[in-house]
Amino acid sequence: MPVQHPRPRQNKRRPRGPRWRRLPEERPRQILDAAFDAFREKGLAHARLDDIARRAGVSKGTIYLYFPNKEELFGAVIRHLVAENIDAERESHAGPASAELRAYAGRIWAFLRSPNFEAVYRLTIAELHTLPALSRFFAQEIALRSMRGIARIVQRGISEGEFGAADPDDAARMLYALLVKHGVWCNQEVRNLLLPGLDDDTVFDHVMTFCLDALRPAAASTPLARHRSARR
Amino acid sequence: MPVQHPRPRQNKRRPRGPRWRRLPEERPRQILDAAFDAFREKGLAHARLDDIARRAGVSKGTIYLYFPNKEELFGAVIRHLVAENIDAERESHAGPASAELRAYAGRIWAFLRSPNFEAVYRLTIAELHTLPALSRFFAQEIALRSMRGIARIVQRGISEGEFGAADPDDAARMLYALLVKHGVWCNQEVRNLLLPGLDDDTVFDHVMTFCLDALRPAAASTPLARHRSARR
DNA sequence: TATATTACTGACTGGTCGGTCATTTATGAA
DNA sequence: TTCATAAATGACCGACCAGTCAGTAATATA
Repeated sequence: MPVQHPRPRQNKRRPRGPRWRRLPEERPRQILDAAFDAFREKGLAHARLDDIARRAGVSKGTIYLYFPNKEELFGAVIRHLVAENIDAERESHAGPASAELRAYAGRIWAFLRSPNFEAVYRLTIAELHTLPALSRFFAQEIALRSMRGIARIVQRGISEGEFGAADPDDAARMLYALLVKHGVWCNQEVRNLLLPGLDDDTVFDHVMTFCLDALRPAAASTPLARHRSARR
Repeated sequence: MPVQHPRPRQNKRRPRGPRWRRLPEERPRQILDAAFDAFREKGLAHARLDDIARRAGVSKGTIYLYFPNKEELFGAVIRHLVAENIDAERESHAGPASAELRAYAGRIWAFLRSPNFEAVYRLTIAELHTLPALSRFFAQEIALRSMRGIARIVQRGISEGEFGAADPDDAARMLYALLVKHGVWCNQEVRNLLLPGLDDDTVFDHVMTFCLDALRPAAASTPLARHRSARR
């Protein structure tokens, strides 16, 4: 909880405690949180450092004790948010690959639909040109990581005959692309134009159904085919 | 070709012709082109009107004769670019639906891969928050238009039995999502990370194959079984 | 040619805001 | 209690730049 500056008081007495506290351990976090709020609302260019300082309950100078400049602060905000959203890879080999795939994709979907993702995505895209390092970080830590996870499951499905022949990396890219794009659409103001009357779960369901249809084994060659899971 | 301002000359003689021409018909176009270049390179916030004026071969004041302010100029740039890329809907009902679908998607792909699209997309996303009207325009004129075209073809494929039962609007969304996301990836600096060693045509081919696989009719054993769709 | 009209110019202004730093305050150790 | 030092403040600076407008140049018209 940031220390509030005392408001100018009617009577002249100073308020009880100190005017501010030394909290070197907590400042970075406070500033990052405040900065994210400001960037989310205004974007990098229009967010004001004075505003960020006010939201964080510190003075502008304090920001510069912890971050060298606005751009670095922005980068730190993004990295911080991404890092805290990367959860450990949970493995769960049991059951049909389609079920594992659905569960895995579901976790990606939850991430894509989490409140912060929309802003992180928008802010990052907007600054890709200015901050190429961020782009690389994003691609590595989010996209590639997710796609590798998907590909592993698809690979299992193929070798166990549940899925038809396909390139697992291709398939992973497809599923991931569908998830991200639909996630973004869900967040847009024009959502109702693009996804009329569909709620999050339904959208996810459609994506999964489409992908599992694409991964179905070819009809003739595999008689015990179409193992496709029951949909929840 | 914009009229160049005469450089300061060593000898005092005035250059031959007039210092500038009145070209009220051509100014808007010149300014839009110059502005797009500037915005593409620097983004809305960092592009300088003095720079745009210089590139257009006019003075800053002239810009304000044709556009009320920077933001409106930005909007006009985007609308101008989108408008000139919307080509007339060409119909071509001949042949199998899969071929027509491939051709139609190919035109969308060509648009997505055209040199200007990357910049338009990035700039628009970045300003969605600030300029919601632009977002709506974009969704209507690009996304929805394309999806309707796809859905029409998918519908034909379904009724002719070439595709299995599916919701044409869903399928259109899927194909369109895959095209856009892959188009964006192709444009990114990290392309080689995400699409290692794949050229544009190959990427397109993978997308089409995946979608056509998903649209395959169900195996003969269960003729009408898979009739999901019709949710809403 | 003279005059009116329109297109255009570019120096200027006023407000904005990232970044600085001399000063003040908190805090822990002596 | 005193002192040393780290932490924090906030007034200030100056670069920046969108937008203005008085003036000038080109062209149309008489």
